[in-house]
Amino acid sequence: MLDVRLIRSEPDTVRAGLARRGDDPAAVDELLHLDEQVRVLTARRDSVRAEVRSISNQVGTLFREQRQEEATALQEESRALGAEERDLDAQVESNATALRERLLRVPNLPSPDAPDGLTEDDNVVVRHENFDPDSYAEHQRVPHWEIGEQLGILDVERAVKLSGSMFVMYRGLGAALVRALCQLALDRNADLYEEVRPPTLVKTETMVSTGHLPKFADEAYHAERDDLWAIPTAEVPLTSLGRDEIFAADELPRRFMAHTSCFRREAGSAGKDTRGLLRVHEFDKVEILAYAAPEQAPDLHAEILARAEGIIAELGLAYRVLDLCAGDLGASSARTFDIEVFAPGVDRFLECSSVSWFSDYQARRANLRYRPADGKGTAVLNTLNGSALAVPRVWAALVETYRRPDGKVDVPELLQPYLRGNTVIG
RNA sequence: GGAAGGAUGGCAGAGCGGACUAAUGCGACGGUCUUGAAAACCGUUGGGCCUUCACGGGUCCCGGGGGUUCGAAUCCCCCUCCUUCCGCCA
Repeated sequence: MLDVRLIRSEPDTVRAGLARRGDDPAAVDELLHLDEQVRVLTARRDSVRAEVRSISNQVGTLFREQRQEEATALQEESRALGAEERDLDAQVESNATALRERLLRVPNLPSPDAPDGLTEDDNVVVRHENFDPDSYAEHQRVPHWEIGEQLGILDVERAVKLSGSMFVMYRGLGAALVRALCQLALDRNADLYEEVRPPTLVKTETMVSTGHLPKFADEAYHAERDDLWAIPTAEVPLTSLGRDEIFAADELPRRFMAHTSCFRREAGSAGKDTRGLLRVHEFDKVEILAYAAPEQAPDLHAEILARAEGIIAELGLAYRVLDLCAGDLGASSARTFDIEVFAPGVDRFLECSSVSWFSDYQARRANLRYRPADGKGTAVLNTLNGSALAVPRVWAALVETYRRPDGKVDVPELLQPYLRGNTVIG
């Protein structure tokens, strides 16, 4: 959520930011109008309220002094004011609600450092690592769903029987590989990040805090009977973990990580990129996330990116890093680097981590605050996060990259200890 | 799921219609005293919004929402959560 005070004081900055995203800058005028209403009405209500209060105190005094008639007269006067106060208060409420609802649907402003552009074609490739398109042999040019079936480690057919399309089931060492990858990601980040095992069903307000609601309700699974939402990422519970809390400056940054299942309806993407593990409704992911003072944010953004990248690199996979253009940023993000792992079997780069800096956008929604070391009062902090490891696409890239001429799959050394010492799958 | 009791400032805990601008204690912070520390004493001690260059001022917040009243922490209704007991159960 944007700061209304920013909209008020620098409306042109906000308009320009929205325009860079391809959003309608006219939202600003609507917000300014509502904000004006709220403030004017609040001031009037407060002064009427002060009047009522003062009269009521006098009434009390008069009654105590047995001056019944004067007291009764004052009561009459106050009664009319009370009605006015209720009326004004109702107007304040309805305008404030309208303002908030409108504000919740306005995306974050892109960082000035985010590249210009409106579509994914405008994203900037920052670097490629380990990537040589000519280095892959024929035996590596087999899509993971075929490898998975051949080796009995991925059972899409039966997963569909249980849950429908875009659900998958890992078996044998394929299932162990899922666990191994998550365990590896947790262990690599345990030096700084506190491990959290959060609930995966959350309340509406928890989804609102990260920006997943109200705008993107179609993307999430909703258990209507209990009004709970299945989390699309551990970012959701980890961001709300500190909701309504105030952190001391020396407690920051706070770093968290969580391994959870993630659930995504992927509405509107039926039939697109749906083979194998390219796009699934439920998957495992280890997310790393930080609460930071604004001045700490750039370093943390770099840190999270380095960690997300490092694990892909050390697994010996090829990847590239993209700097997302303003128009392709997620609604809550101010700046995002995507890591895309190369999967030779499907011959494509697959997004496997989105490392984002949300400035104070989510923190304001979640009411995450801190006490600045030198300042007075409180300030809204910043949040950042990224996937330390999202299983399906990495799993896919891994079995395709490490497929041998005999069809078996080598296990990278880094993973062997996590895979009961197995060096080969198949 | 059923029954009963509860929810007040960082913590403990009073208040149960009119000086609540929330007592008191503890804690924390600052000061006096002291070679230093402790003790003692004095003072300070939350958050939101609006307004102000600033000092300051106004208003709201006693779990959340509604109601009664001139006036609600206090009375009424609904909800949430906690505790204890019962039932069920990995």
